[in-house]
Amino acid sequence: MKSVKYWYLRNHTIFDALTDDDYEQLEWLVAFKTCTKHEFIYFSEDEVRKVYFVKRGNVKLGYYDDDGNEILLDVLKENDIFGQLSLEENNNKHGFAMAMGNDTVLCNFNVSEFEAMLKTRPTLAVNYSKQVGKQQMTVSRRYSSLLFKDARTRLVQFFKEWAEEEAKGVTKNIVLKNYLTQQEIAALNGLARQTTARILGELKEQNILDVRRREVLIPAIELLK
Amino acid sequence: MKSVKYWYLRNHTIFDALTDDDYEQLEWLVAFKTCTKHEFIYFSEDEVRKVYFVKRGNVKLGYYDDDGNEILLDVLKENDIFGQLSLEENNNKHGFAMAMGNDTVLCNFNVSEFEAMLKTRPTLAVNYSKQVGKQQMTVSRRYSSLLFKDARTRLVQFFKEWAEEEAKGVTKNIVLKNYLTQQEIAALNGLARQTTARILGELKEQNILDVRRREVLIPAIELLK
DNA sequence: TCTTGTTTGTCACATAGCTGACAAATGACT
DNA sequence: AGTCATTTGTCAGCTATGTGACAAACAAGA
Repeated sequence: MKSVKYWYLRNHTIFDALTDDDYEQLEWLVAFKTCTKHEFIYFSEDEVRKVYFVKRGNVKLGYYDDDGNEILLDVLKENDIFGQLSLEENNNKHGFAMAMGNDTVLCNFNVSEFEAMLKTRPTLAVNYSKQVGKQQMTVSRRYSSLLFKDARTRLVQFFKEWAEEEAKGVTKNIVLKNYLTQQEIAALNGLARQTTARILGELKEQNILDVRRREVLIPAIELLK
Repeated sequence: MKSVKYWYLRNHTIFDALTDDDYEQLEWLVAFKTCTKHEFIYFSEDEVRKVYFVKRGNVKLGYYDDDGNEILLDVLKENDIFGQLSLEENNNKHGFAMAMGNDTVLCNFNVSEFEAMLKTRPTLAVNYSKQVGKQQMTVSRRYSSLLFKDARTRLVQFFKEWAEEEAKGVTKNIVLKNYLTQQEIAALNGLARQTTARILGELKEQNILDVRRREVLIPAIELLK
């Protein structure tokens, strides 16, 4: 009878190709946590000395600027990694990570222990860098599109990528579960809330995209471009 | 008598802690290249199946948008890594990497060989993920500041970070070697060229920052904030 | 059902930064 | 020195987006 931990770990692509022995080792190092809605996973000056895996739910990363506004950097989903990814000092001064729903489950490792583990499991180390590299691509592509596109394009792109991830393969009548407020959508795309509202209204008029409180309806994905 | 390759590799933090035997192995896999100014290292649909290290000079990464504008994503310097960092398929469709000066020296590995190598050298794998993680931090911090700050702040920040990197420790009368045109500075900061010119003019008026063609003068770094 | 807080929709207004256009300054080549 | 291409400086609109303000719609709890 395998433990719950076992299955949580086993599910992550990073931990593919480990032997059962490896897993037993892993279980000694890993800590699990179920977070409540809006719970801070880390905050501000807390030094982040851990690597976190999102097992279930969503986590938002961001920071507070000098005027106290919440700036959202990213919303993570199942299997994403965050924390001290470089495994070294990082000066993420005013950053925070926050669980978005009640169902959020994380697991985490101490950086030093995680690093030690990687050093004895080359495949694991390679998988880890693959994952980090992949997330980097996503982030940098997302940001660059933000900088150079107008508001409408950004939003359309945003929902298109979301749809492509959540509803792989489906192209008609897509329904996404929505866990973001307009405020959050706006922040993620570097827009004012009001602008977002206006444009989402227009997109709804045009039957391209209907963003509701708890779901997002997309009649046909090819209209998003 | 060690080869040139040996020294180039040895210098990179990633290759710390390798034995001389390891180095001999490495040398079989690595390829070096000296690029001429404006030479494309890869371009567009070319599939990037390599991991590159910048050994000397600068490399710019970017892509061409639908209107044919050159969008700059990043300017890399010595010791930075680029290419297929995730070691897996990446759909960097219209992206390019270009050498900026004549002195640009790169080394590169085939992704598959590099991965195989990592799998037998755990420390190397860990160092590699550290480097990738570190670059990710830099990129995402840079972008996030772009999105939420005004033009002046972005530019000041840009030169401040540059100064802190090139002229570590120095705080007065800093002189940076400038290899960027206004056009490139603008693109890197998500601005129009004209806006950049206007603001750089103002900053010069105010004796805060003097950006010339081949050098950047900074009277006092604490003025940049 | 009523109450309260949060989220959304929609104004009117201000403005930072983009565009296009051109001339001046610089650098590279002959 | 003279020519040409590239880079920089500067102008006069224009427009997309941000701001502030408020009411309407919704959600959650008592």
